[in-house]
Amino acid sequence: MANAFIRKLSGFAELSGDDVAALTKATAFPRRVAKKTDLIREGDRPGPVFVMIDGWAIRYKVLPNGSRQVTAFLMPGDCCDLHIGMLAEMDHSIATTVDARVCTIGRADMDTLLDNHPKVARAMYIAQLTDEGTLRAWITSMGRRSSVERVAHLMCELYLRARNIGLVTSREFDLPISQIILADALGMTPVHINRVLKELRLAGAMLLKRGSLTVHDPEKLAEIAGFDENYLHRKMREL
Amino acid sequence: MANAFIRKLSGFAELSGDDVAALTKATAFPRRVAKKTDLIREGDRPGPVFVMIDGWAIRYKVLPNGSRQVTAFLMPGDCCDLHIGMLAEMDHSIATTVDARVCTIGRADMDTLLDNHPKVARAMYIAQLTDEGTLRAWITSMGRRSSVERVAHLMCELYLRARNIGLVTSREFDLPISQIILADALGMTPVHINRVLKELRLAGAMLLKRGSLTVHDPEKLAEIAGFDENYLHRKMREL
DNA sequence: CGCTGGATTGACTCGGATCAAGTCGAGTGG
DNA sequence: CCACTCGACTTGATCCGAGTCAATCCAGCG
Repeated sequence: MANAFIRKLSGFAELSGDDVAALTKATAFPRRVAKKTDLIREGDRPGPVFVMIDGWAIRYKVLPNGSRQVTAFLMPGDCCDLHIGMLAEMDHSIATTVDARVCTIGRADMDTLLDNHPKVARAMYIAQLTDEGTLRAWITSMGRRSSVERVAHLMCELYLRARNIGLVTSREFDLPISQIILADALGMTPVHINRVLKELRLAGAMLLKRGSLTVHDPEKLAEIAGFDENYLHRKMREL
Repeated sequence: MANAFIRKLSGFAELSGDDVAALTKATAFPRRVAKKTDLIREGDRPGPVFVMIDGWAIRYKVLPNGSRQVTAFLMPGDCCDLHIGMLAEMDHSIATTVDARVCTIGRADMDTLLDNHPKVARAMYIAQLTDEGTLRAWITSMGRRSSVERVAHLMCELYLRARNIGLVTSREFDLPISQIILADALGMTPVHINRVLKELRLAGAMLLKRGSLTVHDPEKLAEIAGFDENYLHRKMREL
């Protein structure tokens, strides 16, 4: 069975057996990383591209006053920016939230991969545009949605992304994200996140318990969120 | 005198005379666009890449309930995503805020440019990573900064970006952005934006009047904002 | 078995939204 | 050249969603 990275890219372009073989080779030797470990820190000089094979991570920034803002969730299959190596230094940090397995792909290998496998390159570029669309959707949530809508919107997104790579079984999937992280992601306090989760639970929409999310009523959740999945770019462009 | 696009890219990589000539050729024939005109709309199928030569534009999304969120300001020299053409449809709209001049670069021309001018390609990729860093800084502002800090932070960013392409004269530059747009950008109401601008004015930090911004005291403004310019990636990577 | 980090709930406060009433200024047409 | 208009800006009064503070509970784990 292909790993999450390959499953994800397959959703963005039709990969040949050869493409899949090259990707399998590039991600053959993941390393283990303990939970709450920084994969890279703000100010570091970027190294190779890395890919989450297993487990979750967050991108985050820390402000002078010590507060933290999470700007993205990386689930299995997600990777950092393709051209990260061109930067002099990182403008944010990335840390695992659980024990994880991560692959690194060196600059040279990545170039070879992109040059020899146009379908793979295409899929990766679409993945990157999707990440950018996700950032814009995030800003939209922060600026113009109420706290309930905001939480519901994020949960909708994570649910769909997890489903797209086959992580959801009977409306449930692993979501190793504490309420504290959620608060730092949505610009709220842990206390208020807790109340909102209770509200969504009582509405019969979803249930987040330690380490996993169950979406009892996807339609209701999407309606509460005002969710439009267009920014996830699952629709293919006919060439 | 080189146009804003070339001035901006020169800040990200050392372009040769040949590189500049190719860019000049590619952006030789801008077209005029009236103010408040959509350059592209959410749901549209993307066309060629386009570049702002003169004038300002905003990226924005509109929610089901009619409210609007601005997710980026495009100033002269800025462009849309390089790989926009791979998407089946746009996930946001882009509109001018003033009369502007805009260039389009067709897919084939763009490919030629990127293949034959690695320095240009490098500069464009760094520009794109900077745009992404800007989105993350934006999220951080929305989530974890007070309204005064938020406004100050945005003004700092715009001031620096404008200065980097030579638009600032004696701490002043054209900023054709209404308080309403500002409100939609920062997730606030126009009323509150107005009060915050007054506060920053009385603090002697800056003055925003119809169409232009004067930063009387850049240090003070940066201090209020808790501004760190690292995400604008002006520092070059020694190869 | 106690320690620690996360989850939960209640009481109180406050930043920014909302509502409402102007004012100002750039066009536009008579 | 002046009156009219419309969009943007300004200011005050009031309200409410979410933050803050403070206990308490709970589960996993060394």
